[in-house]
Amino acid sequence: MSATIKDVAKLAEVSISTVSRVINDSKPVSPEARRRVLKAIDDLGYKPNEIARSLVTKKSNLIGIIVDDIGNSYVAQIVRGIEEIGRMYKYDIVLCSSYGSEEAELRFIQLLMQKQVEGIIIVSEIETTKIADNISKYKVPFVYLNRLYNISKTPTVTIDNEVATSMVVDYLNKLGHNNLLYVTWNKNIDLTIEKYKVQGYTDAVLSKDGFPLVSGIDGYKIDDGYNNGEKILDAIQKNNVTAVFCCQDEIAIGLINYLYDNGIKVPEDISVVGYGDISIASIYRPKLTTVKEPYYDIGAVAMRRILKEINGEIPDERTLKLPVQLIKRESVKDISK
Amino acid sequence: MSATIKDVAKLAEVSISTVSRVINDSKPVSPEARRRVLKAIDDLGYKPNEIARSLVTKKSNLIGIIVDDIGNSYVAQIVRGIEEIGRMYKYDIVLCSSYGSEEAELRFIQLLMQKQVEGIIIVSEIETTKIADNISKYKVPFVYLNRLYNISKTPTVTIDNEVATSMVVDYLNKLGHNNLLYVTWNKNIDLTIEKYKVQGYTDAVLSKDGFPLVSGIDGYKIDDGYNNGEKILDAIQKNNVTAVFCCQDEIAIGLINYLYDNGIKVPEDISVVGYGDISIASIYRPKLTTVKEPYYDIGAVAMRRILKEINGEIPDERTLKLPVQLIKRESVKDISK
DNA sequence: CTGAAAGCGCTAACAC
DNA sequence: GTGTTAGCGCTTTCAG
Repeated sequence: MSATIKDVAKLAEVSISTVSRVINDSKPVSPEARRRVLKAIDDLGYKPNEIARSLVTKKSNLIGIIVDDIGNSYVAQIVRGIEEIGRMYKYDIVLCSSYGSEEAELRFIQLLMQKQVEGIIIVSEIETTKIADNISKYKVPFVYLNRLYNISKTPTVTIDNEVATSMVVDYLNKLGHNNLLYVTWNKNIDLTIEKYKVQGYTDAVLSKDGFPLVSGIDGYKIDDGYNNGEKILDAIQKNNVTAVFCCQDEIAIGLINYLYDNGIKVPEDISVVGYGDISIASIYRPKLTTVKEPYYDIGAVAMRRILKEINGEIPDERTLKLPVQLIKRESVKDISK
Repeated sequence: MSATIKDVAKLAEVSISTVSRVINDSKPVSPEARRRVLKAIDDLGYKPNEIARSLVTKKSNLIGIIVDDIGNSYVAQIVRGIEEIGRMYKYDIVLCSSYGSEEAELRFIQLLMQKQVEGIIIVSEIETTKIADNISKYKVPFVYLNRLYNISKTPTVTIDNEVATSMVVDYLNKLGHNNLLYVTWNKNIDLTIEKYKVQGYTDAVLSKDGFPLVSGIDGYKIDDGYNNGEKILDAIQKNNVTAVFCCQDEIAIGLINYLYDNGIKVPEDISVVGYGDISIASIYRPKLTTVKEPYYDIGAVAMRRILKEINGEIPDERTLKLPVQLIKRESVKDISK
């Protein structure tokens, strides 16, 4: 196999301790000895075995990350943030995809623990408290990211969803849209983040003496937006809605596709706003006006929190809130004049 | 810390070897001893330390994967394929993103070797032979995936690009398109896969007594397609082109965006075909007609090859070719009548 | 400054 | 069947 510390020691005619010392800069070594060791390392192309090192130091320099599906662009962005920050501190990432299976998530937690990861970040889309309970008992630093559900008492990083939705309402009002429709996702609303979003939306509409109209559909994917197009269109027509605000970019895009396929133009005939700012939002035509959830930053901040905890600092807040941003693009028409 | 094999042995009143035997099913153990060990494991919540295990068995059960950017949807699909197959054989993935830096790729190879990964898969978009040379010297199983460049003598998995482009020409001809424009990427063509694609395109057009028109642009991203829109449009008009075939979906989408922004409709005014079938291709409107590069399968097959090699089998072929498929959607108009 | 030695948690001969 | 023991490659006391 490849050279070990012993080989280096022998070649350099020093003890393995000395070799270890020069590798780690852990203790003073005479210039002469260091020179010989360095030369031996170079000659042998020696690279320390991280596995052996981990065994003794108990530091794997590995962070486990369990994602729902890396194929989701927002998930990929989060992972980028995690990795980039991890990289700065010499942490590597081991990636597991659960595809929405709670059982898989549970299994991966265990598997990652066996691999001695020093922290775990979960990017999930399911509703469960089991995961949080389960991982807590291993007392490893972890952060739980879920763009849909609101799992209480779990360290997480998010945005202020209530502020975000009210911001959109204000913007829409300013452009002359007073008959709005909010398309939410028909789940037990107390468990999902929709709770805050609907709240923010409702309050904002009410504060302008408006009439908050909400429509619930059965899902949050592109297909769901498309398949519920008829239902949504119906609500639009019955209520003279001029702008529809979708709780996810995916729904917005599915809806626009439906409208497009049915000869209705966005934003000419109807304005549409999304939520998330997934990567397709800016590529799609019309470019989608939406609320930016800063996925990369969410990942980066999550990783920073893990790192802090690894270093023994107890992070103060359980949930970190990042600033929200409204991205104004092309899917909303100004009808104020 | 958490329980070790010693703790289990003590609690079960057997030796650590016996515990090891029941964990690994490596040798017969009396029912009674097994029962006690199992109980002790359960009581202690014992989970073997994979790091320690790896050190002695020399099996990390880790596959390193270096990607250009996981944010690219096709890359994510490849990774999905890799992970899914790996999972079947208890292999985990450690992910590194190079963002197009050769230096980073080189550094990651070394880093992964130190982590004792049993194989490496690289999903790159740069042109280099250094990587291949470098990794070869570690003699670890590896596969090199590059959708742009044609790195000779490196194990890889791809599709038959020449067949693919000629297939598109045939299809276009059948729908009445005889004045085609192929948009390629303006790089030293001998190094890129465009070599095969242009060849397939040219041969097919020539065989139908056509006049192969090719336009080279400076890049292969969405922006490049957009920014070269004017140039491409110019070529279209000068040559009465009815269908343009882009060497990447990204270019096709950028181009369609440009045309859309300039009031030209696809496919009504001009037909467009892409290459790749990235995930946005089917979401975008009009849905993009394109050549499917089976990314998931490419990842899966790459992983299978690695696994084979780990098991001592010497895979026969250096480059595996997967079947190509033409995905007929909406961006091409039938003008044959 | 340097080497000898213990030991991280586990597997795999090797005896019994 | 089962226990003892020798490492895997490395870090880290502890003497000197």
